[in-house]
Amino acid sequence: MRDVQDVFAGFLEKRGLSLTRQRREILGVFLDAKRHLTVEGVYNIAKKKVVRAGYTTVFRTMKLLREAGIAKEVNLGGKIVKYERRYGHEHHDHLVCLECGSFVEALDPEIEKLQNKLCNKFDFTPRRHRMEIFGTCRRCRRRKHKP
Amino acid sequence: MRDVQDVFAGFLEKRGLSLTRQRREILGVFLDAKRHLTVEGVYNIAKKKVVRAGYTTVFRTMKLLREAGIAKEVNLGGKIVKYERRYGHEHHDHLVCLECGSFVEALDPEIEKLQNKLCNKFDFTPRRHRMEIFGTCRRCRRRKHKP
DNA sequence: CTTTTTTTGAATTTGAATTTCAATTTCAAT
DNA sequence: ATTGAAATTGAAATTCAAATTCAAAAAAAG
Repeated sequence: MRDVQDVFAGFLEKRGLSLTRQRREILGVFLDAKRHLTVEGVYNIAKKKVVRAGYTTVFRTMKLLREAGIAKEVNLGGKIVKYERRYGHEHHDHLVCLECGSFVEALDPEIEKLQNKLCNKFDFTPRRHRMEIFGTCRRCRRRKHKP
Repeated sequence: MRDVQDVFAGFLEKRGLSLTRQRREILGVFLDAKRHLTVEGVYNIAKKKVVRAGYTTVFRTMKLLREAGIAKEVNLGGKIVKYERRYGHEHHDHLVCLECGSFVEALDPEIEKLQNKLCNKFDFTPRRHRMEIFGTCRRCRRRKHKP
C-alpha cells in the first residue's frame, strides 16, 4: 500500500524524525505479514533483510507505528504484545479459537450501536473498545467430533 | 459469603490440598476488597493480618482461586494482572475511564444475544468473552468542562 | 513420638519490555 | 570535501512482575 508509507513519512516529519531505511524496512515487514506479529516476530524477519534492523530498532519502530495509527496492539490471550494493521483496516472484533489459536475478524453494526446506547445509559463517553469472543472454531469442533 | 469458603474448601479437597489459615485469610482479603486487586495488592493487606501470608503464598493462592472459579483475571489497560470476584458475581462488561481509571460493570442482554448470533454466523462455538469500552466517565468529563 | 507429606516464604530465576549509551549515520553549514 | 551538531542505531544493561526453587516449618499419618 503506497499511502501507508506516506502516512508514516508524514507522521515522522511532524515529529522531526526521518524515514530511514530501517524504518521503511520494518514497516514493510509489518505490512507484508498476514497475521498478527510480535516484536520478536517482526525482528526475526527484519534481521534477514538487506538493511538489517536490530531488536531495539524494531521495538522503537513498532511504537512509532502505533503512535502513527498504523499499528495497533492486540492481546488475544497470552501476555505477549502483538500488533495488527490499523491503517486502512476498519475496527473489528475477534473470535478467537481456544484450541488452535486462529481467529476471525468480525464486525456487527448492531452490536456497535448497542454499545453506544449502553454508554449513554452510564453517561460515559466512549473512545474505543475491545471485544473478543473465545471459543472453538468450526474446524476444531469437527476435528473433535470425527477424529 | 459463607458458601464461597465452602466452594474453595471443596475445590482444595478434590485436589488433595487443605484449607490452611493463610489460604483462608487470603480468600477473606480478596472477598472483602471492593475493587479489583493485583497480587501485590492482596499481599499488602494479607501481610498485616494475624496469620501473615508471604508474597509467594498469595501468588499461589490467587492461582488456586482462579482455578476454583472464584477469582477471575482482568486486564483493563496496563500489563499487571488484576483479579475480580467471579463466584456469585455475574458476567459483565467494563466501561473503563481513561482519565481516572475508574470503571463500571455493565451488562446488556441484547448485546449478549447479538454476540451469540455473530458466533453462529461464523460457525463458532463461544465459551467466554470479554468486552471493554474505554472512554471518559461522567465525572471526568465535567471536571474538564468546568475546571 | 517419629516419620512422611504438605505448606510456606525468602531468595532466585525467568522473560518480555524498556532504557542506556557509545558508536554510527545523516545532513546542514562552511 | 570537511566539520560538527543532531538523529539514529543496536548491543548491553536494567526493570519489574511472574514463576520457580528449595530449605525450614507445620501438619498429618503411622
